[in-house]
Amino acid sequence: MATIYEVSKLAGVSLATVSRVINNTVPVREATKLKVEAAMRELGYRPNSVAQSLASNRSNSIGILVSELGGPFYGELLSRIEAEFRAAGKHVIIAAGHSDAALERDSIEFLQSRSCDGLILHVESVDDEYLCKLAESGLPFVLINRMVEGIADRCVTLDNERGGYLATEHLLQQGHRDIAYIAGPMWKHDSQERYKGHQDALKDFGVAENPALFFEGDFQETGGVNGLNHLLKQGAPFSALVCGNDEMASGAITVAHEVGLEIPEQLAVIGFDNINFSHYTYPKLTTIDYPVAEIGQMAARWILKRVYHRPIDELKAVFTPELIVRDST
Amino acid sequence: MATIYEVSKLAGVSLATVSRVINNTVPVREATKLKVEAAMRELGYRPNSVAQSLASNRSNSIGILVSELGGPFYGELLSRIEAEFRAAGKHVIIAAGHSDAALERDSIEFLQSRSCDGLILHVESVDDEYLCKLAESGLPFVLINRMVEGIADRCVTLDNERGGYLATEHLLQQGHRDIAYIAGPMWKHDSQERYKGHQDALKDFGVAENPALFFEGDFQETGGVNGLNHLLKQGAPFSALVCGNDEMASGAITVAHEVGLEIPEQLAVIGFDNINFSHYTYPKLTTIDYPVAEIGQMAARWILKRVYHRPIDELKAVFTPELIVRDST
DNA sequence: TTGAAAGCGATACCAG
DNA sequence: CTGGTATCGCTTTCAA
Repeated sequence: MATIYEVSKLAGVSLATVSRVINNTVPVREATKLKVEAAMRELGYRPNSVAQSLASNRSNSIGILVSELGGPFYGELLSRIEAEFRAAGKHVIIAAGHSDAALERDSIEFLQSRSCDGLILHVESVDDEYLCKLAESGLPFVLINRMVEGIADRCVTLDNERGGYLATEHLLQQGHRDIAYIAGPMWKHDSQERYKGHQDALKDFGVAENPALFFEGDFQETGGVNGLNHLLKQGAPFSALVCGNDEMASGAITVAHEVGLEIPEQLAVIGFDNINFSHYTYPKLTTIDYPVAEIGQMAARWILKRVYHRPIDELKAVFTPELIVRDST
Repeated sequence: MATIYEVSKLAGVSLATVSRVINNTVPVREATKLKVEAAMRELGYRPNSVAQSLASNRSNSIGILVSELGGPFYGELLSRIEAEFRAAGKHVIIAAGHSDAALERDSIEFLQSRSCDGLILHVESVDDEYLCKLAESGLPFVLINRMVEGIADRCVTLDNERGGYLATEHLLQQGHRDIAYIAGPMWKHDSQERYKGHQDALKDFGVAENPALFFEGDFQETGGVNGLNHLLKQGAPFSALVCGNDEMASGAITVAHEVGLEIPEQLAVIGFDNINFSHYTYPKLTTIDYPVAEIGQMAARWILKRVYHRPIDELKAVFTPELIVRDST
């Protein structure tokens, strides 16, 4: 592969000048520019990005850490982030943290060792303190779906509490009073927040919470399966079910079919996230929309602005969820 | 950040020696090694991967090009590939080709410009010739889900034809004779192959194909929706439906519910791929398993072996699909 | 607007 | 086993 040196020789200019037209940073006389471009074309020259990185101390790569690469949620997130950076000539390095603190820390180090210019983090297990220290270390990063005090300006989140409220409010407005709840793992921030919203809604409607109608699941389909089975066994009657996310709602729906519960006539079910597949269920799932693509885009823009100083004005930090009514409620 | 130079000074050895203990390539006396390691620890030294890449002409990065980052299929693929490389200390750069020839070519160039050591490609639109030329250019890459003559040793594929056969055979064995087919876009290789398998199965059972029972969809849910609607309108009776993939099967099932067709009593439905969500449907979808994770792993190993000369023996090229019987047939 | 030259932080070959 | 040193390909002052 041709180097910048050969281009400069062929064009009869200095290395520096070639570099200038490549990066088109400092004005170069039109004639010179054309000569250089002709030389580049003739040699089929393509800049060596590694050398560029070494010299400029910029890798043009952004590390993305998510819990899982599979799953409907992260796919959409990555998709949007990649598109955004690709358009800006940057590239994306991915890693999975699997909701494990050690792995998450590991991945962050890994990404750093790859000299990423910035990081987009979706971490659930490392604690706030670690993240604050990381911020102090000077590493540029944005946090997705998590609000950490002290570094709030790096957080792009969804108002999960509001979402939880909306879900339960919807059921209450439909007249339901005995509402069961299958939560995600309660050590996860978003699980807690969503549940908090649920409780607030109950309170606002003057409905007392029944502990027998609560189950802590795992955000997976099995959580919904086990959850509904458990709740039914308790014997406490309920006409509606709120699930911490769509996967669990899907599991619950499966159980409902098995035990012959009509949805929504005998049991109304609502999910959370509005994943791509929430309309695969039968009946189609009513849920709370998580604008994951927009959040990904916003995170990407944060990096573009803060790290690469691109002129980007509005940087929205907190997104508001929306109720999507389908057939399951 | 400390450099190798500072480490060498502190340890009282040469640059070269430090490099040796980092890469632990050539034997170094134990005592020296300890000194160097102590120095590295004291300085909190971490090698600069960009400098390493420039000097060694190896970036330790692998480019992955898939059609979409979203969707259940690619998520699993990426997940396994990332895990495999991560364990080997390599990292993964991702790009999306969106089934568009220009974009696919673009992405490949982009990945090359990022000096990836190797590429894993899931491309649908660029032609065979382009890929053969690319292979000649010396770029190491593996092809996923596509068999190209001339570079067969770089292909990791599923026997789609066999899968198509299995699906239809299953229905035939259950006594169905009027079997409708909703295909993926017929310009895609896998669509053709799956359909070919379907035809072969019909032939083997002495069943004539009815053109009125064929519909070309788009591999999306809407393809299934439009497909079944179209087929029903044709008026030709059929008791079973083969779909080119699970997404379309899901769409078809939705329509079946809407028009009051009992599944599987009045209409048996079978999909293809066994995506994560194929059991979200009601009834749970019978389908053909696409071992996407294994295929991803195999592709990663191909790279590990061919590019990084890791000792890996078995390199399986063609995977065999399996029938997964659930409730929809 | 252009050129010269000093790095950037490693690797790897050649001696010793 | 260890050291010296050329190199990798480009960016970036500093001068002119």
